[in-house]
Amino acid sequence: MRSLWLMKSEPHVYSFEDLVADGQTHWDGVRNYQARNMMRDQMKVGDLVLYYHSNTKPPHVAGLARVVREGYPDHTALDPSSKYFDAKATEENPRWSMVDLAPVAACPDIVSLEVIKEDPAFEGMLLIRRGQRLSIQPVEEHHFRRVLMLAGFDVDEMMEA
DNA sequence: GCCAACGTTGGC
DNA sequence: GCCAACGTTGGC
Repeated sequence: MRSLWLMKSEPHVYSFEDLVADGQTHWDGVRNYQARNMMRDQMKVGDLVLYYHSNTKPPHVAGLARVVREGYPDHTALDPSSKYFDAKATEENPRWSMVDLAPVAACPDIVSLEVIKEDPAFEGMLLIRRGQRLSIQPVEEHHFRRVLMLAGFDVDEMMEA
């Protein structure tokens, strides 16, 4: 059973366009246990991901991506020269995990946070829950499909991707 | 730049 | 185990 996700990235750090240019990336630098646990334990190859641009105007879903490698150690935690270095991480217990992502398609139309907030169909979505800051979130299928629809995708075609 | 909401750290 | 202090997220 495939799961559906939303992952946040600040576009000035790493945008969906960057992902398209790179073809694939490892989602390093996550230093939150809840988010780590989802990558380590739940995300599977083939899971679809809404790629969300945070800290930009307006905040928005920019594209659709796919998990292409399941959870494995985030090596940046062991690298003293990395800004994600964690002194408590070791080879035996790397502490942090990451997955690999590849782009599926850029949204024909971006879907802004404002639109999501104003649409009653998104009631209950984690993204718009007060105080919710997780950079990786599970997304219910009806919410996921509606984002794809608002983005101008052929929903069924994308869900097959 | 502000600040609310959280998560983490570390002294006790 | 408590909780104050501090750091981060991320919309506004």
